[in-house]
Amino acid sequence: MTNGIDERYHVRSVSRAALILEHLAAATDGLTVTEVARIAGGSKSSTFSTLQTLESHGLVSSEGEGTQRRYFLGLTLARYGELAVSRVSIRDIALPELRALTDETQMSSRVAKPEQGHAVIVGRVDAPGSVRFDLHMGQRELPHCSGLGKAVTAELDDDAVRRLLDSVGMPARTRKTVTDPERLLAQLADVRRRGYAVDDEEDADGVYCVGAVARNHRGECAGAISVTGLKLDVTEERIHELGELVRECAHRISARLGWS
Amino acid sequence: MTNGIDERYHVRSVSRAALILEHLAAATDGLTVTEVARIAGGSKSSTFSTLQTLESHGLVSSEGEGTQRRYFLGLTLARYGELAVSRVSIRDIALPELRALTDETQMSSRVAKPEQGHAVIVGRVDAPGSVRFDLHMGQRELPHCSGLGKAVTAELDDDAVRRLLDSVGMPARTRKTVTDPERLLAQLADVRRRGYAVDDEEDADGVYCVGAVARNHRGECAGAISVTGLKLDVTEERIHELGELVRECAHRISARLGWS
DNA sequence: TGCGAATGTTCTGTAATGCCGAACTCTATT
DNA sequence: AATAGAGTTCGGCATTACAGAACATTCGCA
Repeated sequence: MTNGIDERYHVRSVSRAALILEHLAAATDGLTVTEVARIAGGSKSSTFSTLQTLESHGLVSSEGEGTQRRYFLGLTLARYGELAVSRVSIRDIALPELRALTDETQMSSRVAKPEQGHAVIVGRVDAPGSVRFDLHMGQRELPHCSGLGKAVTAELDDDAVRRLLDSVGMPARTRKTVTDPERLLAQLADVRRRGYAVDDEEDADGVYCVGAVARNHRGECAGAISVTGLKLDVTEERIHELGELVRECAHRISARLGWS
Repeated sequence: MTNGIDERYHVRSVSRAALILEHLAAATDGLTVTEVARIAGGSKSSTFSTLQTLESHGLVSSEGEGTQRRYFLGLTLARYGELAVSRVSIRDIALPELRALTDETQMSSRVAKPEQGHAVIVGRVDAPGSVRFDLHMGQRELPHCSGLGKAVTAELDDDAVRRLLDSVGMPARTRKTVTDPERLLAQLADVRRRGYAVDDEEDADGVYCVGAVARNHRGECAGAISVTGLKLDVTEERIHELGELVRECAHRISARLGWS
């Protein structure tokens, strides 16, 4: 979990608590105190104290008394999550446009907001009857192998991209994932020229994705949108067509955000 | 924020971090470091460290560099919130039933889960065109003045109710709010007999609400549902009718949860 | 029914660290 | 240009979060 934030001014207990939340998020069936202590590191007793503290604030909840008590993410997080998402203005503006885009393309669409270099999903429209791609609210898209990620990353200059890739790495998600920084930089130059980014089975096998950025009144990147579908459904000539559709949709969103 | 959790095993830094999140949730337009320090208590420097830590985990986000930098709830909370809500099984079972209930009554309906004595909202169906009541996901309903809260509280025995009221208080939200513990206990006895709870403008002026609990396969309270509408729309004879509707709907949900 | 293993909970000393206050840098405004 | 106020950095001391062990409970198995 290394990102651009200075390590000097971290408060350890809080960082540990955040890690515990992250592990609880990964565990669908909850965790016991001992499991949390083992997975997140730290002693049983301090883990216990941290969990108690988090629970008293509703950030975690527990079920079962006595032995075998299991901890889960608490429902206060639902409230915070709603508030966090509702604050993102691009979401409300993008969703109607995305519904139209999904109607036209029959592909699932997403809107993301840049946060610390990553694209974080803040809204989605699923194509009816389509395969469910596991793209969830709040999910962080990788900068080097997703339509949303590439679109956002293309906003940075080459040096900033190199630094970003350095800190987050370029894990190979499929055989087609670009793992060479220089080759990705060349792709990003294309993205800037064309106005849209392509993920051709680079994040998941058989999945195709096109993304483009939307801009606010100051011309800054306010977020990105994308459509995702099966590679099977995307013919050769459809690729360019899709790119144009997504770019134009992003343009409409930009216009509504005050960009000319 | 005093609840049943032992104060001895709290880790202070984590508690402070949780408080900061709570204050950020209350501030719609974000807060600066100095504002957070002032409101949440503590020095500027330690508040700064805590915010940095939370930001590095995506639990808060900040906008604006240099002076006047503002902090908000981070989007990681959106992901956690979705996960926390999706784990609540009563939600998925209740939502279809609530849609039917809202269709029939033309009132907004809610489903909540009990957590530490409070009813926490985990799902909602808004009546089309109705006034928007500010009942949000993750919101904690008060035990003494809301349909959901009363329904859940009626599950406890009188002593437990007294202890709960003692720790959370009975704030008067309207002129009709019940602030006398003994009178509330009498009401709760009615709730147990009738099978539904009524909030007659006790939480907000002009707002009427009826709630009932649903039970799991062991007969325990798995959650509660409610319908909410304007007092104006609820005629005298409709009251009993509504109660029956809500109770029957809760029964259907209980049946689907394995209760006989 | 009773034993044992594993779990959650409590306790205590100590090393670490989180907290404060003060100094510093930077920006915006007068 | 000066000042006021913001965010950021630094150093030292008191606090406290941590680990480990002891205790209390529960559950499974014979």
